[in-house]
Amino acid sequence: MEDHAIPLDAETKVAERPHDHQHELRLWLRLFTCKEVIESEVRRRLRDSFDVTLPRFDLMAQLDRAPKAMTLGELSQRMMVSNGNVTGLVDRLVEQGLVSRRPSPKDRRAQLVSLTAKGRRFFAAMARANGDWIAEMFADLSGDDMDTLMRLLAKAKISARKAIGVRR
Amino acid sequence: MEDHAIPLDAETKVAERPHDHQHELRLWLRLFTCKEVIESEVRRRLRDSFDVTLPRFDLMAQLDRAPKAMTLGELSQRMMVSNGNVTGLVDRLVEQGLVSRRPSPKDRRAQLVSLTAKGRRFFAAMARANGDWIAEMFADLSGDDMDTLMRLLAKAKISARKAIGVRR
DNA sequence: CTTAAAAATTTTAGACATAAAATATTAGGG
DNA sequence: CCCTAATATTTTATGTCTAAAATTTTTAAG
Repeated sequence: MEDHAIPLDAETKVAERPHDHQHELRLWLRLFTCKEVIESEVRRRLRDSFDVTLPRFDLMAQLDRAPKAMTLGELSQRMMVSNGNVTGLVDRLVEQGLVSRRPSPKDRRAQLVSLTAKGRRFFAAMARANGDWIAEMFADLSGDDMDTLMRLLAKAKISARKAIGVRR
Repeated sequence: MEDHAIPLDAETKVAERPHDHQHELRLWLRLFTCKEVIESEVRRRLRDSFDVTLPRFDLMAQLDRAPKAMTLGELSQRMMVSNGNVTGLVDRLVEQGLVSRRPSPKDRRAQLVSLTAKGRRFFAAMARANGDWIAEMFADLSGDDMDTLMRLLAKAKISARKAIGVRR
């Protein structure tokens, strides 16, 4: 493996120890921790208040947002998870009566998935609570803070995608 | 299902605009996506280059950082995961010959875990690659960008912890 | 010393996640 | 029409993760 050159021009702090990447590693750790703190609390509250897991909430959110019923494949794509994963999640949500499955009239390979009336009511309550929780978590950040965070996180995401390469 | 009551008395900010938290929700989504893009690529590279999973890497990182051998309980605390989780991870790492387990001489309930020589060499290689990868992902961010991100993420983390309450 | 509480770990049951193989159906080219 | 490739889903094998129960050992109280 050859040298990985970092733009040293601006950061003497990093320049002192080449090959070290302390700064970037700390940033990565902080990003991760920040996400973890928020996500684990959302998970806990979803479980305590609604007896539901985050993956199920996310799946229902996709269904609620969509204008029409979706196939398992579309769900899998939008949620960015594997097909097999969605199969199991939908199974469990159907058992709970929150989601319904029916064969597609156009394609006998496909299943159409949508929220039941109960599922729709249930999700509306969860979504409201979720919005309040997230706003509460970010309450100390000013509008400027949030704008700056949005911008820099977008920049980081683009930078990472570039590093990942052309795939996707 | 009855109402899910959120304590409004303490949260005037939320009370002012009921049910509209677009800005915060978008920020949360972006934070999540950003972390996901980076993490999934790190996972993929760890698997492709070293045939290792992220949890195993994390566990080895804890052992490498620590000056002495650790008990399973200490590992569990530092990794912030459950006891049962660590048991299984260590089992698999011992199978691979990367980690060793021995009974604690002081407490027959406890097991002392440490990296083997092979594990230490292996981890050093992974850690170097990991540092390079992370630096590569953040390559487009200037030093100022990284400093600002660090500061705002810290602020967000503190804000979230405050919202979570006194527990912990 | 004996007993009860605490601590460290393992086990169990359930959920989630992936990749890869298997199954079923559709669609297109000859 | 027939064969093949692509598509949609399920199944299988493995790994990660938690909460809660069970096990073993230590510690402290009486």
